[in-house]
Amino acid sequence: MSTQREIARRAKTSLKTVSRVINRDPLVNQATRARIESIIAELGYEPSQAARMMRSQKSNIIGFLADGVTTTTSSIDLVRGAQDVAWERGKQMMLFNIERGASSAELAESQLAAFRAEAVIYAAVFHQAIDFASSTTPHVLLNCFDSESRHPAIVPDDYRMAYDLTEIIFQRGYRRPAFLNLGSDVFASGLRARGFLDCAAAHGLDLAEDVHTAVASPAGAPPVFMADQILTVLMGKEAQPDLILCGQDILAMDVYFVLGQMGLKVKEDVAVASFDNLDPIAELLRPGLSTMALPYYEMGRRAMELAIEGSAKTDIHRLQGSFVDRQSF
Amino acid sequence: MSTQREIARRAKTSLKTVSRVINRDPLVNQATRARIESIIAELGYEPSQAARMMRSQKSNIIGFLADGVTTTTSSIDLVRGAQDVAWERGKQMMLFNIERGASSAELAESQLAAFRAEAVIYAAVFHQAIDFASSTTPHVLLNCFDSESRHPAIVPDDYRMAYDLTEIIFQRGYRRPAFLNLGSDVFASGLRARGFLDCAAAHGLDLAEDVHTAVASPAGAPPVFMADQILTVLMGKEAQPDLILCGQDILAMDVYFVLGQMGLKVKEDVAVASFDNLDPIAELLRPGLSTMALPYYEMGRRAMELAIEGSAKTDIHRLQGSFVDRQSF
DNA sequence: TAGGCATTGTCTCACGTTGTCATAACAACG
DNA sequence: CGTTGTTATGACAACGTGAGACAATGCCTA
Repeated sequence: MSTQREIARRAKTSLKTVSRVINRDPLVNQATRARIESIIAELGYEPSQAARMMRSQKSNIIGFLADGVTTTTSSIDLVRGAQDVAWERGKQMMLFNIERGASSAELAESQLAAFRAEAVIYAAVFHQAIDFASSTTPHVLLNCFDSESRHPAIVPDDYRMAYDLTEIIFQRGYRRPAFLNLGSDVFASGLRARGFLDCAAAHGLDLAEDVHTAVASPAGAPPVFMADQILTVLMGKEAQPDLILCGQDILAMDVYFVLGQMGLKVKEDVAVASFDNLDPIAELLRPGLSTMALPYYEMGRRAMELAIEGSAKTDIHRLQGSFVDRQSF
Repeated sequence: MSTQREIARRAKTSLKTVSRVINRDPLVNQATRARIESIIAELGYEPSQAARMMRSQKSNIIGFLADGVTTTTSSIDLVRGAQDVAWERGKQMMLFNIERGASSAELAESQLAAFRAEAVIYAAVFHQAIDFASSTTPHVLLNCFDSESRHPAIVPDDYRMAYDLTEIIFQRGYRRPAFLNLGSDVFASGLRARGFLDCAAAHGLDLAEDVHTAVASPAGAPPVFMADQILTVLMGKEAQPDLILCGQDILAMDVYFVLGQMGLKVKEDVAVASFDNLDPIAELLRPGLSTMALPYYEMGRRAMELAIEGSAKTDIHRLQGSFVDRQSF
């Protein structure tokens, strides 16, 4: 790749004039500008970011630490949202797949320090509380929050999403929903249980007995669904549930099959609702899964906006989900 | 962030000695080295990549242009594989989500030129032929290939994968498989049809009538599965197929539901096989989907290896899949 | 005492870019 | 005519790092 010096030589002009053309300084004669621009186009020249970073002491780089995120289909939208904003604002996003606590996390942080990243977004797979030490570069937490709130955080409003979804369920006439919740290691599960129960209480019902933990996450192993056992018990009762609310779409998928094996039809015999709107599963299930979409894309955007604008506040930003209505209840 | 000058000041030593410590020059006294290193640790100093890039005229950056890839769950492994290798070799990977032909593609290429990327990997969603102009920086094509082979390419060996999978199908005693293939816009579909037919021919069967296009990709819209219509016809015939081979796992998922609605049980009444091993669908389907896993992770790795090593050859590298046996046939 | 070696320092340059300041040519004005 | 302002251009330094050439210091050994 050539340099401004080379261009100046060819255009028989000074280095500075080339620089002016590139930086759109109006103080350049039309003819000179045209001449220089044609040489630039001819050479396919691009100004060196490295040199610009040196000179300006600004990197325009935002780091994105994805803690297992890109291996998990549900949250690629976090990355997409963040990248779209970075793009719009002329920033460069650097993505790292890491495992928290492992050496990959440290290495990524030092790489980002070496590039003089202006901010870092740390994204977790599941909504959770983490203990995140402060650092010289500002950090924004995504889909998680610092237990001592030293950093701004973007999380889904799980309480509200559960409340709203439950409200829709009641509005449609269901009265005996059972909630197959996520494991208690996921922070969202507690919030959702409260949202579910509060909404039920507002309708004069106590459903405390109807919340079940349906997902176990053994260390180092894939999560295990317990839909099978739970549904066997529930559907054997006299007062069968009329709707199964699932903590995530892949659990709902499992529920579809378990119900099928029991000879029960989704919606006709028992309705199903869920959280995630996971592409392509929610769409592909038959009947299509009516589910509360998590605002991952928007969360990614907001995180990047905060990272770029450098909010000094350490607020927790809770984003709303949106209900995607299909045919499962 | 501090500089080497600052460290030298604090350590009451010269700039040169600090530089020697950082660049592991052995000609430094143990005590001095320890003193300087402790100051480096204390300040959390990292040498500026920008300055290093300037000085060394090496960026250590490899670009990764993901043409819709990160929005598609099946091929995140391409990214993971590439990033793991970059990581291992001390390179920095820069990821861009682009749309080919759109301005995003041009912008990404100029960003990469600005960072003086040493090579660029271009990854496509589906195995396809594309017309890719040559450029100053070397490009490696991933999951696609240049119609004029000006660049090395990494693709899955679709012919072989189809042949091998069909062989397993015959070995297990199936004799009337029907192939619900991908659309003809996907290069893989032709290769797989040939692999399927060649293997059948080796077993003395002509199955040309049993290959069906089951996926339509209208421009700008999500793909449409035609499993419904095709299966209605096929299963109504006298000579019903004994196995449905699907072009991808999400099509297989659709097939599961269509069969269910017809009152047919997967494996008992009709077996199902597929390509992809898409997480988490293949695992979650009941019965678990036996499928030919595409070697995406390994492809990502190989692409990055080629990008780093700078192979001058423009070969097409075909990688083998591996059969994941579950319970669907 | 001289020579050898280990350690550290000084000085200089180069990488590509851009901000500051200076210079040149020329027009407008009193 | 001299002064001021405008437009166009150029010279130079500095960002942080790394490397070469070479000198200086101190300690050890012959």
